[in-house]
Amino acid sequence: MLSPVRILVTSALPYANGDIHFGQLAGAYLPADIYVKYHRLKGSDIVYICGSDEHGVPITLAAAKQKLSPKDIIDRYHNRIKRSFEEFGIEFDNYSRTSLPIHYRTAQDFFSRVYKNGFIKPGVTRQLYCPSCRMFLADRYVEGICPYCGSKGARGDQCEKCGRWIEPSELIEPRCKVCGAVPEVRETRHWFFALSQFQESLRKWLGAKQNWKPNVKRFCEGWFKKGLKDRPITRDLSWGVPVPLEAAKGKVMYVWFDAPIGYISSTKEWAERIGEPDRWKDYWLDSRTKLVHFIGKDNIVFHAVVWPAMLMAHGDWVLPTDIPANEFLNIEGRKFSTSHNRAAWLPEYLQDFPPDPLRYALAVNLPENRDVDFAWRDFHARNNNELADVLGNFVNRVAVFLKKNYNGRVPEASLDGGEGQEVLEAIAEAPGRVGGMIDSYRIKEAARAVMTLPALGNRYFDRQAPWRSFKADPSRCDQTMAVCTRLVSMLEILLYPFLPFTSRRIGKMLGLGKRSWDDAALPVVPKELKSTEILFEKLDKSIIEVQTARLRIRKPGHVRKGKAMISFDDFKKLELRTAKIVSAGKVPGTEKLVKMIIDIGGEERQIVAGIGKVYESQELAGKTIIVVANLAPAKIRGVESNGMLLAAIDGDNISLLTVDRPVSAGSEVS
RNA sequence: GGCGGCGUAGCUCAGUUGGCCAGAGCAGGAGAAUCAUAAUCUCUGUGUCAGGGGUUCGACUCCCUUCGCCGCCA
Repeated sequence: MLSPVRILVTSALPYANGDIHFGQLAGAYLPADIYVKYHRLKGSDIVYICGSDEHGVPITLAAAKQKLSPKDIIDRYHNRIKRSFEEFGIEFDNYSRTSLPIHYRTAQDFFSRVYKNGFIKPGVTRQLYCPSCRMFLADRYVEGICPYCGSKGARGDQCEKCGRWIEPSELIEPRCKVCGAVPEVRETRHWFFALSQFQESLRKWLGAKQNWKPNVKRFCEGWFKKGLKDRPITRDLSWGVPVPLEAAKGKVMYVWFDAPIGYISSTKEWAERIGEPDRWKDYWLDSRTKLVHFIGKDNIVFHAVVWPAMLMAHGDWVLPTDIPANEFLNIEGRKFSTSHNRAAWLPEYLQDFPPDPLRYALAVNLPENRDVDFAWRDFHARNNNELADVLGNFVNRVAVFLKKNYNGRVPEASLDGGEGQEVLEAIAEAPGRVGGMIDSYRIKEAARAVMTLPALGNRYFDRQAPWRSFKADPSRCDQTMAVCTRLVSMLEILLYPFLPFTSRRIGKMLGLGKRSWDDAALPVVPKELKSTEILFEKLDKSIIEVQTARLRIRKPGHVRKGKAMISFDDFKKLELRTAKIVSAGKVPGTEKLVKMIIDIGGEERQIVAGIGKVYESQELAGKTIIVVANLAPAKIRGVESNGMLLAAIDGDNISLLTVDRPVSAGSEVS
């Protein structure tokens, strides 16, 4: 294979409204990082680019709901995402963000150029407008009743209940999601990208991609069959890249248009950072560049159809060479769902475990050909059985054996003849073979192939039984250990793309300095070992249950499904007070209802609560509880109730809220 | 409803353009060894390759169909 002059690798820009989860890692980041690390060891001219995608309606909506600015939201998540990537060992050459001036300029120049080339045309559309917010409402800014299934709270783009796509104007009883006002239909002008004009060139271009994954090609064929339609690329929002046209004042680019341009602006930022501001052109303007986009399958259309069309419309720039799109990762047998918070999050993982076990568990089971399942049970087994027992133990037994019997020195021995031949041959051919796999995006196969080597080492070690030959046949023992050390030495290199942290630790033991991928075929061996250390801690079985249980817990920072966000003013309407239960007794003829006289500070009143199944009347008297004091009175089973007590309800298990330290009855709660 | 995908050992997954007895890891069973993180090594699978039909000398691999799951679109 003729190797390209330069390689430019991108991973999908993560959306800056949440943390990174395992599904994204497996889809777009880990495979790309492995590919890039391999090429860096190969000495390829390669640049790895990414950044946060910081525009779009979900961000403005989240901001409006939390009474924050979009900037607050994106700053928070940009930094979290960036940090967790770093800790996980994902090494971008540049991690940018689409809210930077350099991106605005790049995106606007791009737009202007495509406009000048005649591929952007205005058109009039009818959209919902909120008179009280005085703005046009993007689809997700509208909420109403789904016209198909009649469920409430359907968004303007999709109904969560029945999953159907909706036009905002179809919604019954539409409401502005920000202020609740009823929007009206107004006409507005938008600009459309002439995607339809590129159908034939795209089809030809894609048709020539012989080695692309069939799923990517088939997916695009489906789109061609239906015929590509022009797409609006402007929106009536204030958050986004302003459209550089006089006639489009106040409008911004649709996020899907500006986001991929982020690949270019991030490359520019990188070039500036390394002090060679024109360097980005070597990659984007030279047809000998191999441009590789790592994405998940949800992004196929944009990267394989829309984005190439944009690049064609612009004219100057290289088109994607490869788009190794991955399928989805499921978790414990079901789909990831960020909106339902059914996901395993990277920052949380990193609080509990080192990066490499996850890198390994994901790499060895990447969704390259189909959806694949991540299970904590599997993670646990991979860590203990494969990393710790096979790899870690092999390195450790070699190191310890040398320490004990050779005082840490590596014996010099002729490697010819002898039974080490099989091992030496495996070492010699592995780098080329594994490299070939990585180069053709068979990362999973490559990861498994590498892990075959320490297993081979264990077999060899066992057969040679150096603990016996050490006395009986020292020269043979010398040879065995020399061969084993050589294998460890090669592992430092071959492991690096997959397990960079482990690789570095092996590197510290060997102290051989920087080596290339090709050095692994005939790896040098040090005179002696520096430190030795255990590479992998075994994990207790209990982590399986603990981590699996986490899937069901809602984490802070994520919008709860269910009740809408309320303002502080809403909250202030509640009058919560502590109260002392003076006396309590069952409401006659009921099982659950308890009638209580409570003291809320100089005033006694009667309340009724449905806690009779869990609390005996006798134990209630004397307790300090929390009540809603200004709840309108109600009659329950004919008994008057002047307030409501607060309790945590966990199925049948009910627990009264009480105070942590003694306070006087009637104290305000806020 | 239309288009597309998936369904391979108990579990998680490989199976290149159809061709030697359908594979790997884990789990399970038996044994060996004891240098090593009680870590290793060896041996061990009668799986209707979802069901049915067809093409072919020959199909997990191609075609049709049924069932189950999923995605995109309407």
